[in-house]
This record gives sequence, structure tokens and C-alpha cells, in this order.
Amino acid sequence: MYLSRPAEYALRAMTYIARLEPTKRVLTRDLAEAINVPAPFLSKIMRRLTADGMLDAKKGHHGGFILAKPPSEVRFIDILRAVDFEPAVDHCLFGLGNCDTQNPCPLHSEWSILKGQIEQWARSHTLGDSLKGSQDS
Amino acid sequence: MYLSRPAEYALRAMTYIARLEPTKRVLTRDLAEAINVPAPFLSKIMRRLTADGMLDAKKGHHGGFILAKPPSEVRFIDILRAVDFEPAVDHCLFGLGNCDTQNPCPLHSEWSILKGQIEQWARSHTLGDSLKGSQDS
DNA sequence: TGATCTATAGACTTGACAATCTATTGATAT
DNA sequence: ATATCAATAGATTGTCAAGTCTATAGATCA
Repeated sequence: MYLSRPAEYALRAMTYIARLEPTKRVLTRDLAEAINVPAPFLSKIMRRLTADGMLDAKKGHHGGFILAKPPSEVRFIDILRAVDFEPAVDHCLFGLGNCDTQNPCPLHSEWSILKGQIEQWARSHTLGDSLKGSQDS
Repeated sequence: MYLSRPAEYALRAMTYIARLEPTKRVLTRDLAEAINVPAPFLSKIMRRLTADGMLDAKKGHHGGFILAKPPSEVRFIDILRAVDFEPAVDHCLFGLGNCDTQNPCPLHSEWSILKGQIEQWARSHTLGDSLKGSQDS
């Protein structure tokens, strides 16, 4: 049971940024070092988060990234969706294309329970929750 | 958010076997076709499930696999552990080796909540639960 | 204006995990 | 006995997500 690497890195990056002074932009290269993610790979993830409206990107001198909204308004599910959450959550364990409540696979009911809990968790937690945590980087 | 392929295939295989007549052995090759998993790969997974005591394997004529326990005694967590569940559940989102309650990463608290729910789900569901499900293969 | 800085874009490469292959072992039937 | 069947073992190969590279676009500064 995992998150994909992009998903994990996205959560790490957003959490790290949320814990900075809210007016300070961060460079991909600095962020990459801080959260221990390869810079070019992180760059791709930052683009997706920017495209989905949760980061503001600025080029050139004094450029970099900054949160586009207050931490309490950025839900984990928004971050995960910006990468690859949705397809994983729709996936049928039996690989059936038509698996749903009407036409369930043998594991549909049990798997739906867990998927629902995961989605509920991702909906109800925001970057604001992570500001309380103690240890940095 | 996903299960590894071996984990997904293991759940599929065990569920399928649990729904057969309880005295009938199944061959890897037949099972592979039924649940749509490559036979040689499935074979490796079957070995692990056998090694962990949840299947009984028999070679030769009229050989094959059969559940080693009643379905209601095979928890999902046992199946997942037989493949690769545990390391994923211990994983720190920040990649810290020493992340725990005493020394938490910024996401430790939130992530622990979800990991707890996942583990609780896997502990409290068994193959018995899947016998009620309707659609086959 | 030009020099420099940093994000963007996407083609390309790499490596880990998924999947296959080639024996071998052990059980059953005739 | 021996022929055949099916699981076991693990080395080998393939594939796709992960990670890298090269070039471009847009901002700021002097």
C-alpha cells in the first residue's frame, strides 16, 4: 500500500513550503535539497501543482514558488489529484472495467470501504494540519 | 495510492480460491487464466502464500492449491504481509529513518491516522467477507 | 539593451519491479 | 519402475515509472 513517488514528493514539497515564511519564495533547487528529491524530477511535480492552482510560480531574479492559498485551504486531496490520485482510487482489484455497486466484483464492497476512508482522510486534512508538527526536514 | 501488483494479485487469487468448493484443488495455470494474471508470476505469489501457511500445495497428479484454513480465518492483512505490506506501512513520507511519535516529521501525525485506518481495515476483513460478493471473475 | 536568473516543456535514459524461462523436485498413477 | 504431472527455485529478460538532459520562455537587474 503506497503513494506513488510523485504523490509522496508533492506532499513533502507542499508541506515544506507551507512551513516557510508565507511571503518567501523558494527555488526548486533549494527545495529539492531540503526535501531530498532530485531537482529535475521535482520541477515536473512543481509544474503540475502550479497548473492546478495551488502554487504561484515566478521566473527570473527573486523568482521561485509560493503558496497560492493559505495552508488551511489546501487539502491533501487537491495535492494528490494534481499528480495521480484519481486513477488509483477508481481501480478495481479484479481489473474489471464495469465493477460498481450494481455489478460488483467479489472484493468490491470491502475495497470500497477502504477507498472511502482514504478519500475521506485526504478531503479532511489540509496543509494547515501539518504546521503543528515538530521536526523539520 | 495503490497496492503493489503482487499484493493485488494475491488478494484476487485468495478470494477466487475461497469461492471454490472447499475440497477442490486448483492449478496455478487454471487460476492464472481465471483471474487474468500471468501464470509464472502468479506461481511465485502462490509460493509465498504457501510459505506463510495460508495455502496447502500438493505436487503431481491431482495436485494444486487449496486453502489451509477456513476463509473466515484468513485476514487480508495476512495475505498482504505474505507479499509486501509491512515495509510500505512503516514508511515515513519524509523519508526519515527516525520518524516516530517522539520525533515526528511534519506529516507524521496525519499520515499515522491513515496508516492506522488501513491496518485496521486489513485486520478486520477476511476472505469470509468476500464470499457474499456477487460477480465472479 | 543585454546579461543573468529561474521556470517551462518535453524528449531521452535508467533502474526497479513485473513477468518469463529453464531447470529440478516431489507426488501420483499405471 | 517409470512416465507424467504440477509445484519449487531462482536466473534471466522486459517494461514502465522514475529520473535526467537540452533547449526555450519569461522576469529582473544593471
